[in-house]
Amino acid sequence: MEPDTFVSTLQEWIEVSMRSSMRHFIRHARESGLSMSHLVALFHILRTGSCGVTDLGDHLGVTSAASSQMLERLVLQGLILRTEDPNDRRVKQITLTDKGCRVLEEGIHARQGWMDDLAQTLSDSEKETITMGLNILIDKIKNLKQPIESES
Amino acid sequence: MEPDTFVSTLQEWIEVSMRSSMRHFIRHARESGLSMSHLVALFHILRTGSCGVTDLGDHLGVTSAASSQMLERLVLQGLILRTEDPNDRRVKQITLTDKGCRVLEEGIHARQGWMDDLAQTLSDSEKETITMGLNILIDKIKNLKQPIESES
DNA sequence: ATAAATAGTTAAGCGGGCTGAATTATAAAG
DNA sequence: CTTTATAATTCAGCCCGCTTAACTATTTAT
Repeated sequence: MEPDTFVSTLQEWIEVSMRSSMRHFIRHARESGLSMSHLVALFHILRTGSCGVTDLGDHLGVTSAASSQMLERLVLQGLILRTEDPNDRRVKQITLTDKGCRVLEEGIHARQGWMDDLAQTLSDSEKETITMGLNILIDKIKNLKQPIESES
Repeated sequence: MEPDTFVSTLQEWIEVSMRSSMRHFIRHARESGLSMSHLVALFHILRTGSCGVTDLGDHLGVTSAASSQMLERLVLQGLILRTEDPNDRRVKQITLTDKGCRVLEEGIHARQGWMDDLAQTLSDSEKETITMGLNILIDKIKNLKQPIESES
């Protein structure tokens, strides 16, 4: 198979699917009164379960001062909890509140709507072909990401 | 096929691929001194070829004043051109300069790196399966998007 | 020809988000 | 015990992006 065909198809799909996802997601964010930075932060907290202030700042590419200030706003909005780490009382453990979880779930759901619509236009055999292909991709990308994550 | 399997697989793929794309893309944006809004705007101009100030604002979900101000900065940075529409002298035609095109291409290229890495871990038959599936998706999503675009 | 609608710009004001520097509290190293 | 390093916070100051409102220029409708 032509070396370019695969990558360019993948690229086109990413472009078009990201556009769909982002549009709905951004709209939901605006309605919730959250900025993109807030959402990226909340997702990072969701994924890690719990993280420190400086960790989060590093992940977002900002100073710990900026991270601290943003977290303060998120605490005021009742989206996260900031508790002391009993092992090292210098660090704060950042976790999502129930409200924070709910907001994120709504965001994910908003992003999912067009996928349901898309699913309805597909036959079972088409779905099977696509699912098979995507599972390969998901599997491979996870193996690909390990070395990258540890490097950063 | 289970109704949920397809959508949840699709959802997982979108989540993981968006994360990869966004990470590289955002890093490139910061290095170029462009904000997300700038990039979204530039991509919209690239896609439409040429658009008006208010159009762009509507697409971004902001007022025409905000759009105008942002475009002013992009003009100062030499990324776009703002010329008068000869058919209706009230409207301005916004187009990308060569520099603007170049910056976007670099952004796309930054986003594409991990796809090349991914491609190298796949056999030809896997690539074929995936390409087939993605092409179905791309085809269907394009048909799906027409009514949504016209509705907004 | 006049009135109304439309496209874009400008200015004032608000809040977000960032940085660097100073501060406090805790932990680790000498 | 003292020094040094680390985690988080606070503050001042800056720029960005947004809104509303006022304004100019052009087009369309009556």
